[in-house]
Amino acid sequence: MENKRELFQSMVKRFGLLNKNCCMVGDMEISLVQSHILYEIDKRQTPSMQEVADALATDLSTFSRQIQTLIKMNLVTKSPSEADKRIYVLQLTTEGKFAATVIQEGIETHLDEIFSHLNEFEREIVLQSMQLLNQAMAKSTVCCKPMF
Amino acid sequence: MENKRELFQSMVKRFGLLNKNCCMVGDMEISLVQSHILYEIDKRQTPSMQEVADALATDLSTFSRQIQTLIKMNLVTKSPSEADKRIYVLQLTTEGKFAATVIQEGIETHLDEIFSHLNEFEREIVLQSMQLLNQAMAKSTVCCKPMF
DNA sequence: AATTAATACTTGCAAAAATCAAGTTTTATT
DNA sequence: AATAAAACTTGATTTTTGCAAGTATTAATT
Repeated sequence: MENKRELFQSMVKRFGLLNKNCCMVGDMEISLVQSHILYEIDKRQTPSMQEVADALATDLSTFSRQIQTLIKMNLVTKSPSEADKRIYVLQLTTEGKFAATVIQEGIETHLDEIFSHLNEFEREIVLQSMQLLNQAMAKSTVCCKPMF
Repeated sequence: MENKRELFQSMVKRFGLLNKNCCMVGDMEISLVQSHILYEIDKRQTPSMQEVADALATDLSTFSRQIQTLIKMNLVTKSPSEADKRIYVLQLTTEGKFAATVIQEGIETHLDEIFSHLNEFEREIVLQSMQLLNQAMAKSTVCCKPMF
């Protein structure tokens, strides 16, 4: 098999489907993008809007509105930065942190299930390979300029 | 590193970015979804609408309109099936086939560039790993029901 | 110190995409 | 024959997205 694109595409599609309907937390419906935003905020310590928008490669205007709805949902807070008044700093609420955790656990469970179809050796090698691949992508000139 | 989700997510995001602005063929702007449709039609022999819509996990009504614009762009033809008159059969026009090829080559070039940051051994192992992973996903119960 | 330029963000508008419900035509089932 | 199901289309609505323009604040330039 020499068709890399095919490999990538079906993997990406499958991961997307896995993510798709993952995001019911209690009685709250959380969309795919929203789950990504929660994830990125959780990963960082009080990031700015820009920071997260960049990480997600989303237009800031789009992101601004997405944050607005997350605030309405009581999952995120946005407070003006002390140091620089242009900047707003994002944080998860308790509810938001909870949601992020539930989603994270759900996805990890799914991924574990997938990896359970591999033996110990394969599992190891696949994980290492993905890291290698990510590093290679990070080095690439054609790939992913707007990423950290 | 034990965070599989992180690995997947950044890989998926990067591949998405790579795909994103890949799709100028001559003076024709081809969107990401459109390139996926061309790809799926190209891969199959005269598929039905359903077949491709399923492969892309898209709603048939959305897909119907997408095909309409591809027909207007002269990239795809849609002809009624002989066997079953409910079914329409899709095919790439010469222009569509050309576009699909150009896009495919562009993406393969990008992927090759990425893989060039790995040595021969790593390259081999990464490709094999991706195949393993795809197979594991295909076996999974949680992943990807609508995929063949 | 004053202007100019740049950064961080919001809002309006318009285009693209997705979803839901209803309708048509043809084939399968009972 | 009658009913149900499948494959598709269209209409109406909503969601998502991106661009352009605007505001407020900070940094750079002269």
